[in-house]
Amino acid sequence: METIEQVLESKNIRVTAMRMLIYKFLVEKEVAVTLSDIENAFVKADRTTLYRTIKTFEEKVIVHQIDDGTGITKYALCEEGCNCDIKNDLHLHFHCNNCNETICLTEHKIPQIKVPDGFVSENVNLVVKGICDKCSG
Amino acid sequence: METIEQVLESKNIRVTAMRMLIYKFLVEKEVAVTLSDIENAFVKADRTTLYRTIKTFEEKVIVHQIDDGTGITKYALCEEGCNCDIKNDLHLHFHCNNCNETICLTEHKIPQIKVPDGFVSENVNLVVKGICDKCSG
DNA sequence: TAACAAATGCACTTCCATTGCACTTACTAT
DNA sequence: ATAGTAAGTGCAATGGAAGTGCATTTGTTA
Repeated sequence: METIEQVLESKNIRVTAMRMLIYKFLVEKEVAVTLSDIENAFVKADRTTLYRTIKTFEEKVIVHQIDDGTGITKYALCEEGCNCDIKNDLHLHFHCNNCNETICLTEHKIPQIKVPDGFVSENVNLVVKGICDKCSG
Repeated sequence: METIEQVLESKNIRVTAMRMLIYKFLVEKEVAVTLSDIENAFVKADRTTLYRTIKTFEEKVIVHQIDDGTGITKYALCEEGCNCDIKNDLHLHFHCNNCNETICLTEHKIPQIKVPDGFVSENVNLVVKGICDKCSG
């Protein structure tokens, strides 16, 4: 089991207290979070720091951005060996219309989508909306 | 060939000069447009009017909203007999990373997506990103 | 044509995303 | 160890898009 420090270092991210806390927060959360979620969890920290931290994590492919159609971008941890930036290796996301939470369905790969001649598909964003397991139970 | 008036009337939308112009604009554009696009095309009209007009069109299922991941909602005309509000009848959208335009691929239906047990799929947002036919040529 | 309903225009407000700059903290090379 | 540099953090402010309240105008109907 890697420590948080090791995770950050292996991705060439400088280790700071703030970054470790935010990483820990993301690990504990099982759903995608908004910047506001992080803000509420760390009221003592500045919004900008949180914003830039998440941007750094994004660049270094520790988290990926999710656009679930709520208009607010969310973030979630990448899986081990996640290739968020490589086409056709993206998983889909599920957005619950009831609890408003968004989760990664990492085991569900996106099917190949055919596009017309002349179009080149580079990547695919797929969000399924409905009722999640917790809300439908 | 229906006139614009007839189209609007058939959808129970009051015919006004502004609405006819905006409808005409949407017909002529072959890609999804943002509110700003409409704004730039009708500088003399007020933003609110354009905003509410498009909202009216949306309610009456003349246009549908597209979330292509740019963060700005776009709008495009619905096809004849479009069932934008009915699940599983949605077409997919293609967003060009080069020219930044988004088009409807109406003939391409979204494949059935399997979700885990306990999850209920209500609808699906699928955006393919890449290079469009104009830009790849 | 009077009366009512809907459409339009103006002025705000809110919310999220983003940036500039000053200050502080952490790494690096002597 | 320590000075110097690069990166991280905090504060303040900006910008863009979305949305709302209210007064005015336009259109429909009795």
